[in-house]
Amino acid sequence: MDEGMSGFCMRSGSVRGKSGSTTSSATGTKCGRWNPTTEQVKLLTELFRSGLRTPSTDQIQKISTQLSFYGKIESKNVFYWFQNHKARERQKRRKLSFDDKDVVIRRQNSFNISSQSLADMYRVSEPDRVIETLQLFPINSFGESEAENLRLHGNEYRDSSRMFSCTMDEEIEHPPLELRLSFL
Amino acid sequence: MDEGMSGFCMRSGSVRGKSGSTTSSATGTKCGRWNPTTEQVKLLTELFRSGLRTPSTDQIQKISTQLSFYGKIESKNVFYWFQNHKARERQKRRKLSFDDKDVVIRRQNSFNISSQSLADMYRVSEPDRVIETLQLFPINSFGESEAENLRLHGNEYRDSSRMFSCTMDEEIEHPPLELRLSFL
DNA sequence: TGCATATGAATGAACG
DNA sequence: CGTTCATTCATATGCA
Repeated sequence: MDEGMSGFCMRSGSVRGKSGSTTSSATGTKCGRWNPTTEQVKLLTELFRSGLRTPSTDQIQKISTQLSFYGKIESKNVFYWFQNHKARERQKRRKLSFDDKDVVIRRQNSFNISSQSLADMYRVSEPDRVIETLQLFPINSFGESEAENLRLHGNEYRDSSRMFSCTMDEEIEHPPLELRLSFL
Repeated sequence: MDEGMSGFCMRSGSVRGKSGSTTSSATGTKCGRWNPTTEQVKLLTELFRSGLRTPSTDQIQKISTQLSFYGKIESKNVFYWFQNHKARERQKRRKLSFDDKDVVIRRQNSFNISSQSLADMYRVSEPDRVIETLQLFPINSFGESEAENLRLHGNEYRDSSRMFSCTMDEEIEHPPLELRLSFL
């Protein structure tokens, strides 16, 4: 399919069981995917925590350039990182909600304890406004981060039963980083 | 891990129990989103490489019908495939492919992509002619060969050079396909 | 050593 | 059409 990408991670055509690929030949084709350094991750995380969710092309460029100081990195890595990070946060949240519902539905256990401890990890501190130094970002690119999914999908094709996306900013507990993100 | 319960088989009509278990049948049928077989991808890619970018409804229909030979597929899948493939090829150029390694030097003129190609990128004019050509492609045994010929008939010619991507380049090396695009 | 999990990468689907 | 979302695939990593 797409010729793109650095190496050649064949995305097996599946069908006939995707089992095919797995294991065995760890030979030759090594996809050598980007492996972020701790500094890079810290920076990216900080940016994310600060409210950046969908960096613009320019921002991606700049971030990438900056991060390249800490190690090899490409713009697409930054792009994917934010894409994944955002998606997974959403996913986790959804999963949690689901779990709650699941518990209720199954009535398995009359009280849902775990939700508390888990909620702790993702504790919603508050609308935690972005760090000062980040204000250099173009305002418009921030817009969506706050109220991004209030949309409802009602489509001709796929009627996805996405459930409630009663989201909003929930911030991961912010560690006292010394990072200054002013380079952007 | 993720339970596969997320995929719903919402095909108009019957809805199987969501239990699904996502087991792929012999034909690789799987509830949820379309998962193209390698043959399907090969054909689609070949068509794309041949210059087809925005197939008409008719063409989509035909392509879909043909591809259904290799596995479950719907017209919309073909439609989406072309849209995505086209969009991503561009996106790759415009966003993810910048390599910030040693491209510190921004020569404005030297590497300036011809305004020509840029104009092409944003051109929204007439649909591809290639389709016509492909349609008329006879069911000869000659088959595959170089689709370069076809390209000549098409107008979509904007295979501009890569920007700064150095590390992650691949080539549209046309594999010895035995594809027959004749069905169109 | 083998599985479980985290995450980079890719892509089908869909929105605006 | 450009973007964004959701899901999946593949691999690196951690753990028992």
